[in-house]
Amino acid sequence: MRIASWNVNSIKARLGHVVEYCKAGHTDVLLLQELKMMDEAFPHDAFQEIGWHVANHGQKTYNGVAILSRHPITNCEMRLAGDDSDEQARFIQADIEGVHVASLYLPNGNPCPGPKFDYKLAWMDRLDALADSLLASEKPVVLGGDYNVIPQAIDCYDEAEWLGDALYHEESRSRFFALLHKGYTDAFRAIHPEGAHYSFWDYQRGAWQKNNGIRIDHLLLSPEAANRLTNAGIDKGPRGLERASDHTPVWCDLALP
DNA sequence: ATGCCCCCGTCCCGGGGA
Repeated sequence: MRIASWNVNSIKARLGHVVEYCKAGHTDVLLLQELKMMDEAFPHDAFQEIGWHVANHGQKTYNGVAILSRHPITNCEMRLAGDDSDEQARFIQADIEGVHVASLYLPNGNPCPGPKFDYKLAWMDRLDALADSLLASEKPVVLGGDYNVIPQAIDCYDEAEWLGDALYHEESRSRFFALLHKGYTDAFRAIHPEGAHYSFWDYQRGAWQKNNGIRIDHLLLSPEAANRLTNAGIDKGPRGLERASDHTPVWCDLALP
């Protein structure tokens, strides 16, 4: 089973790309972020027509996450526990074919320091607590999404550009690595130890043409999922399309149990 | 230099993204 994650930067602007991606057979499950659309407006018909299942959690203008799947989606839950006052649609989780999958859109956190950075770190602490409880479940778990974290210097084109930025801040990276240290596997890094592979290229300054990118979209696997990991990659194709998202899909393959 | 590009809303600017 292939599971991919893609920050589409508006599902309205990217609907054609996303439907084509599903139809083309590139993946079995597609985790989406930055829908920028209220649930009532979600284009369910477009996915029903191609036989895909959808679970979505959106809000007006900002954020918004979804799980698309060619297999049925069960036990769906929105919201990340730990802060009942958090109204931002950044998290959805469900079970698909015995695998627990989550689509998450971690806060950007800039400017840092500041309240947005504090929110990012608090959000990561809430994710850490969820990661603990999911580990205890001993189920295969895939926590996928836009983490807005550059894990290492090899995950960006030019480290100097990111020093002091919330995406590369020690407080952000240490929380990301805490997830790895407790037993989660960065699927892409496990298959590709070398650097200079990116999942985001800024619209500005010809970043895509110059390959001035960063790797901030990740699929973290629990041990039960990592045991089934056979391959992982970044699909750069969609970034080169007309009216592309600034992110491109990252994916991993899990063998049948 | 907080801009350069892109998306949203009720909309020809400002906020947010990363």
